[in-house]
Amino acid sequence: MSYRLPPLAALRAFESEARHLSFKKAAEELNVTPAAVSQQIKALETYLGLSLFRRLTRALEMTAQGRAMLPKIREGFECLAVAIETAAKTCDGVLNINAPPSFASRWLLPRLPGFAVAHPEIEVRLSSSADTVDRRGETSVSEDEFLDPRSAANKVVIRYGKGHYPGYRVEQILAPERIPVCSPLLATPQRPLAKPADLGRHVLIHDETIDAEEHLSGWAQWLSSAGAGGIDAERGPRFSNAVLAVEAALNGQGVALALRPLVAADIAAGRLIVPIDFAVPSPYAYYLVLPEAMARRPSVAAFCSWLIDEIARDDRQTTVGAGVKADGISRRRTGV
Amino acid sequence: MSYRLPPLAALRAFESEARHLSFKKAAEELNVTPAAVSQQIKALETYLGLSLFRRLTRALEMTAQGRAMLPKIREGFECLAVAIETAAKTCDGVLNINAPPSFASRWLLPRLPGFAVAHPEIEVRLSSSADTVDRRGETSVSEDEFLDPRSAANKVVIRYGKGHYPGYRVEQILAPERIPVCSPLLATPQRPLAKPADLGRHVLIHDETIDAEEHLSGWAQWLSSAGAGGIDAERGPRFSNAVLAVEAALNGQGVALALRPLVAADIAAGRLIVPIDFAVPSPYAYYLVLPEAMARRPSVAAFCSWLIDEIARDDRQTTVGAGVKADGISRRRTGV
DNA sequence: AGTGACGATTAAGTTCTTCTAAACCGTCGC
DNA sequence: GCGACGGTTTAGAAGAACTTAATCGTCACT
Repeated sequence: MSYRLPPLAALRAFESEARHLSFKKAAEELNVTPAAVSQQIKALETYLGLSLFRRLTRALEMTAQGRAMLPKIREGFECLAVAIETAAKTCDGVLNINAPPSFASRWLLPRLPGFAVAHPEIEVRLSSSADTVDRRGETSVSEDEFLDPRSAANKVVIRYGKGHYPGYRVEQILAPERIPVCSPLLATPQRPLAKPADLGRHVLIHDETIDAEEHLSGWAQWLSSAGAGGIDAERGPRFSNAVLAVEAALNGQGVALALRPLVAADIAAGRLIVPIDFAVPSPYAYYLVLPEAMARRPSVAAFCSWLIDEIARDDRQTTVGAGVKADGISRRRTGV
Repeated sequence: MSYRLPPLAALRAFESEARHLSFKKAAEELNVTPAAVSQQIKALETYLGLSLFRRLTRALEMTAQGRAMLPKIREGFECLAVAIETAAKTCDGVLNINAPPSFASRWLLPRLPGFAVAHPEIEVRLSSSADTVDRRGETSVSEDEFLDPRSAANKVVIRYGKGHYPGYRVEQILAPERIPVCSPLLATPQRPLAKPADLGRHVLIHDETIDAEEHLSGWAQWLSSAGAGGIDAERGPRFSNAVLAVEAALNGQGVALALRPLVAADIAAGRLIVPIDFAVPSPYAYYLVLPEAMARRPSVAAFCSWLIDEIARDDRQTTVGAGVKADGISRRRTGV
């Protein structure tokens, strides 16, 4: 049947070009350079043995042949798009979300009711899988059984890593900083906690999720950035999970290094404080990962835009935090 | 509109696979390895976020989603194929053929009436352009103004070269040998012409078309292959065109080195003889070159199959020639 | 059961297509 | 005339696709 198809990429270029009657605009739409479009069109003309555009000085003009084939090409692409839509549509209704436990419980879960109110028609199923950075921080998400195509459903995953998930649509949603947090009761006149050096006399709580993936442990990094060189960064209790580390801090068991967005609510509520306002950026970030074709499903699109809005709202509130960070840097200087 | 299309190559693989329900057979149809198909399908499944085939042990089974999208995909490809057809159809009726002068006049022209009889509805226009080997024997045919897409017409060109014409459909039609030919009156008892060494006392006619493109001139090559080392290969008249060289030979002006198919008729008619039956293969061949989309136009297809049939008929007649060639090799041994 | 055949998959390496960058060309407007 | 603009061309770089070869899992045959 279709064992002899035209060069499809070139047809796509042709269609775009025909709409704009401009190589430059078509190139923009296709996210390539005009040179690339020019070559595609030329290849198509060679394939057909006839010219599709008459190159005038300022504008382009389609030839009769070009005009003749355009409608069927549009129809063809339309069919293909519909086909994709058809397949994806079979699994609408519920929305499966998978996220690392820390993000799920400390960030997403508290906000989900808001989404449910905005979209009562969508049934959300939230799951969380191991709270690890993707292996080496850059591998694909393909061994991720949650995204396994065999389970046909609308699905979205949130991952903490370097954002390299080939074949999927990837959107960075948070580039978190790490800040020290502890119970407001931890610091006492006897054991103050105001400058990095003070940490030497406090318990450091470790989150092994972060530590495992880097040459330098989280506290070692923070301490060296903060200029507190003399402190043993490795002592203290270790937890295999960020949630546990934060909870230990809430309990007054020491000072934990936490991703700011995951503890923002606790800080606002006064359950946690930031004893030393110095932040180090995390080498990883949170990414929203989903199959390309899912991006246009209504429930998925709704969730994605809701999520992005929520993040934006957070950012607006944390704009204060930017000032805090600058402050932190000056403290660092005095602290050294 | 179509700014977000699925991976089209993968869709094509899917369509083929769905028809055969086998990676192996689909791979054969697409002229790739099963591994390639497997990867394409997997990419499509990742894109969609759902699986298209259930991999059973011996057979494949389509999933509901796969079955759902198949008809529209077929329809889409069908549309695209029709679009191509539509454009190509605008220039039906006449058939433009372009060939090197030597091939056009000595091989094609005498046979064209046969084609006209078989296809009276097709109006043929034959032209010939410079009788040169394509630059360096391997460049593209794109600077060939005859194939320029700007002239919208059914067109086919025949070229003598190495068969490298990217973007076009290429079919080798003749891989000619070069043989010495001369007038039957040339050899006399005083100046015999039976073994390679005898050529030392005869005029060598040169065709510069061939010579220009090779490190060794045609006669130099032939003489060294035939084992006649002591003869000056460069003396004698030179012609810029194979037709002129052959005509000089017909006139009894000397011995020319000619492509066998171009002089076969003259030999059969006794106007030329092959004094020494030793042939060397030409490093180039005749190729039929045409735009991919033209291959399915009725008039073009008719001409191509007629041409191929004619060649095949020649070959059958020249099967005698193969024996002659073996004979030539034995003569070579005696000749040295 | 064990073994071999077969088809599908995976990983790694290579090839080849496709894109970009940078120069060029021709036309228009100033 | 000169610069701006859009399209084309070229070589080279980046990336995608394919191939090879090894592996897996199931079936058929002994």
